Amino acid sequence: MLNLDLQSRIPIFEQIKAGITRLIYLGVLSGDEQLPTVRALAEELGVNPNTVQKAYQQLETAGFIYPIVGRGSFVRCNMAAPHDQHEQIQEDLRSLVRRAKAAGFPESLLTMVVRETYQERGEQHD
Amino acid sequence: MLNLDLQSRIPIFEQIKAGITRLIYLGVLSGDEQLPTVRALAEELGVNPNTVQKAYQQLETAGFIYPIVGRGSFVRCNMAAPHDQHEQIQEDLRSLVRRAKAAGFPESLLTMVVRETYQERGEQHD
DNA sequence: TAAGCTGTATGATACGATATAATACAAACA
DNA sequence: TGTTTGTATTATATCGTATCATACAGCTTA
Repeated sequence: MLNLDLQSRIPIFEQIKAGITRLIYLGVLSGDEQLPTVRALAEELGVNPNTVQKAYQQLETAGFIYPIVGRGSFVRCNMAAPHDQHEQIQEDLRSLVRRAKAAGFPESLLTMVVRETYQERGEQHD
Repeated sequence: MLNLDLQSRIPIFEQIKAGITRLIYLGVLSGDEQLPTVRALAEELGVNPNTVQKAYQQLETAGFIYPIVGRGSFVRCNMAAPHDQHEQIQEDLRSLVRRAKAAGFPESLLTMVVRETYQERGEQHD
């Protein structure tokens, strides 16, 4: 379902968060669709259940999913609609990153610009 | 010279690296121009000299600067030329990030796409 | 009702990265 | 000669991440 990079400096729970978010945005996960169980996903990914739970908890806080004790976790309806805009943005971003890389831009600088720009006017989302 | 976010999850030495890199790309630092001393920058930023040295060392490995013992650290000539392309890319990226943010894209997803795309064909730079 | 699943919570532990502190040394320079 | 430079080393502290083990309450189903 998701593919992790265990060697990456980016925390596993962050990768899970981003992965789930992406699946939602791409429409792979629809509204009210059930996500893998905390334990199930943990086993599938080969990580600790607590790690998955941390990701799920933050996804809930961010409003992407909602949990039902004894049932499972589900995708929030209003988040599920896969806007065309989103795919377009992802494609634009990929294209831009490739251009930047070709121009010799270091990845760290790209990340820095993304972070700075995103946080220009206070925080939002995760 | 640089402004750090000590609360950020991004390591200080990474922020220094990205900051110096940016100054080089923007043309603020020209070829063969001397950088602040390891100790001087450390004091200015209020961090440990070892932290600055770690950043400088990685910048040297990446080919952005070169050191001379007893003299100081300097900007590599071939890196100094501030291509118009670079400013354009930065501006494009900023614009795209603002668009993504407005569309509700979480920052972590943007970062993920940047990372994935950048590393598509093996590594380069830092 | 009983069993098994769910999310949730907690405490202990381990590990690595980061950052600091305190030195030390060789090279360059005034 | 004395100061400044980059560089290196060792020790220490801290924090985030992740694991392991365990437990509890709510839901579902047999």
